[in-house]
Amino acid sequence: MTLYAEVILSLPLDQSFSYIVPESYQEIAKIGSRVLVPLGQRMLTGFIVKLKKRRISPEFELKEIAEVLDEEPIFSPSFLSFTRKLCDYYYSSWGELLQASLPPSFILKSKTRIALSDKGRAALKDEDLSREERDLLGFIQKRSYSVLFLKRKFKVKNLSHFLFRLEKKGLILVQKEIKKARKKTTSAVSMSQTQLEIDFSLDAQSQGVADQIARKMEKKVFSPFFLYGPPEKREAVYSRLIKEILASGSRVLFLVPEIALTQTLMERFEKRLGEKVALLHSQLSDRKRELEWRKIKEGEVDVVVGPRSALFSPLDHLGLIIVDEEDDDSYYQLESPSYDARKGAWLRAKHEGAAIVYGSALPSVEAFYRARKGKYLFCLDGEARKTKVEIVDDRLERGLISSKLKERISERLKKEEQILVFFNRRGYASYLFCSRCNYISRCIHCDIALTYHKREGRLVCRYCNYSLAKMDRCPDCGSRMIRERGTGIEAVEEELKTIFPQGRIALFATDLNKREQGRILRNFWSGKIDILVGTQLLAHQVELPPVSLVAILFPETILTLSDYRASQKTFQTLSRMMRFLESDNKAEVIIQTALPHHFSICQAALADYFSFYKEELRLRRLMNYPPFSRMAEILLQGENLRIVARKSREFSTKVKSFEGNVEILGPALASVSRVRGISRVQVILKARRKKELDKVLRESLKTIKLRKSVWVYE
DNA sequence: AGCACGCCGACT
DNA sequence: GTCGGCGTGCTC
Repeated sequence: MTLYAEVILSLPLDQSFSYIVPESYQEIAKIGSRVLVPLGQRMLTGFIVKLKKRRISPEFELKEIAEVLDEEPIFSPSFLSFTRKLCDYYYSSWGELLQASLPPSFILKSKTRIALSDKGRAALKDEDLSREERDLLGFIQKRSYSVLFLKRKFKVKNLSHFLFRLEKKGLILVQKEIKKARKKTTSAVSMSQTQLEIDFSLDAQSQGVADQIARKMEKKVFSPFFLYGPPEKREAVYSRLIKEILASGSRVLFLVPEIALTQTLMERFEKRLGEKVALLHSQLSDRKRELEWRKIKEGEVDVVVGPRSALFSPLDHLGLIIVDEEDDDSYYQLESPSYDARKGAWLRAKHEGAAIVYGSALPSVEAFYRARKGKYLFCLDGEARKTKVEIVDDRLERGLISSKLKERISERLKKEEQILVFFNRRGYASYLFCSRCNYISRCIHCDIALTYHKREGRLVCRYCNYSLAKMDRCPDCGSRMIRERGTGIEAVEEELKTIFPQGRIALFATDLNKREQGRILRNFWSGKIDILVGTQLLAHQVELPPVSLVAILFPETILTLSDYRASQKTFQTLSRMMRFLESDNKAEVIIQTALPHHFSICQAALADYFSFYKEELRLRRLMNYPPFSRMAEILLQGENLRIVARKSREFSTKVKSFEGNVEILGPALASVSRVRGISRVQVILKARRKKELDKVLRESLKTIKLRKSVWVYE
């Protein structure tokens, strides 16, 4: 009897392909196994998601599976259904996500190699060939090359056509070869003893919360929890829960934000949890990643710690998923296949009957709202800390550094105390312009003005890194009246150096490479720097020595973003910056802003999350933003703006043709309308429920043949 | 996504 | 007349 397999491939398509399972593979072809299948001219790695005795699509001749690559399925049924759901939710391609969840070496593809034929060798000697032909044939004399390589080497347009003709003439050989599958090794399992010596003293409240969660966890059914409280308290509860879960024979997935995965954190985990922990991070080599993947798959690991991608660890018997610092935006993967790991963790926990615990001291408004409504919010009170914060109204000041701030800085310098200064715009000036003809230097690839970086003496595009040497004369009218506009962090540094020539001042920004960044941080730790000036990047660093003065300049730059979460981001960023303050009661924060009365700034200054939450929620409700609605942001991209514009109008017409309560904003040019030569048009959809959004969006997306990305906010 | 097919302008 | 550009559509 013939067996048919439904195979998912890593293509940006929302469909599976059917193949015949050859007799010889019928025993080992299983749901969740990798297979090698022919598709068109190519050979691709796919994943079996269904096996059938009856064929379903009789219109055409089916091909056979070329090879089954796994002896045992690589994906469990629950993993398949969880990822399927996740992709549905975020309009991502399932195949791409499945592929992305595996170490790169697990994906085999046919590679077409081009070699010289005997006839070609002869032709090279005497026959007259075109210059292109001679170049190419000469090049492949010694060895064969892949098409991709040749494409890069020879700038011949439409190389495949060119090669096709050469093949027809018999001058070249087109060889299809597949990178051989790795030997299916079942690594020797070296079980190490669990070295769990976690013993955190829990206070009565944390103890109570931990007990409640633990009791629910015992039932081994899906249950959500949100821990609202300071990091130390959360950590103590986590440890207690991890201990319980491991004792019951289940496993733990611990998600952390991308940036928080520093050496210190890893060391702490390693020390505490012993060798049965897999620590994943984005800088792992392919080889190392494969090793860790296998270790987890073999069941050698009880706890997996990692950033959003760790969500896809092949962990069995999952009893608990922790998502710490829930508010961090790095959980949302914006590049395709896009998904939000926070939602993903929820779905995975649901599919595995596991508990999920979110934790944060500054929860996202959406999550906090849901946790309260769903009655799974647990509060761990922090010590009430009275921080001295002063908001300086910048509109009454002249110059970058207010007189009050100057005063405070010089006091601290006298006492030889350290100071952190945050400012959120890179470079020296936002742009340069000619005051005679108003010419502005813009990027040739992107629709944006170039930022002036004084150190390098260059104008740089922050989207594509295109750069120009700074000019002395206006390229347009030739005048020397080039002026700067818009303050950048280098200007802040410069001004500080002028005011405090005796201070040791350093700049911390993305322009510096990792080594320089490391050096500056070390110098700050060792006290060789008095004033450290940094952007958000610095605020995201997990550890800095506590200082007695934190100065935050113009946090309102975030508020001007056209994003419904701008207030939340401002509040979070300010709170993060403030946490570097010493607990000493002489320590203080100065916020210098032109919006001194904005609630996100005021509430951050008061460290009053709840008041911020209430106000933000009120505004979200008024404006019908999440969590009161579901939003989808669709970005349409293409080389030709005319086409993108036309298609986006078609798209919006299609959306409007549906009956229902879907609100549409746009199409409109994206805030940066061109990046790397690609034009971008944006459409935003809002609906009360995700289902309403889905109905409209799924159908409308199908009709648009254009590069598109969809982001979902709920 | 890749890759083939097919229809138009500019050149041996 | 061919070549080679690119737009369109399909891949089990």
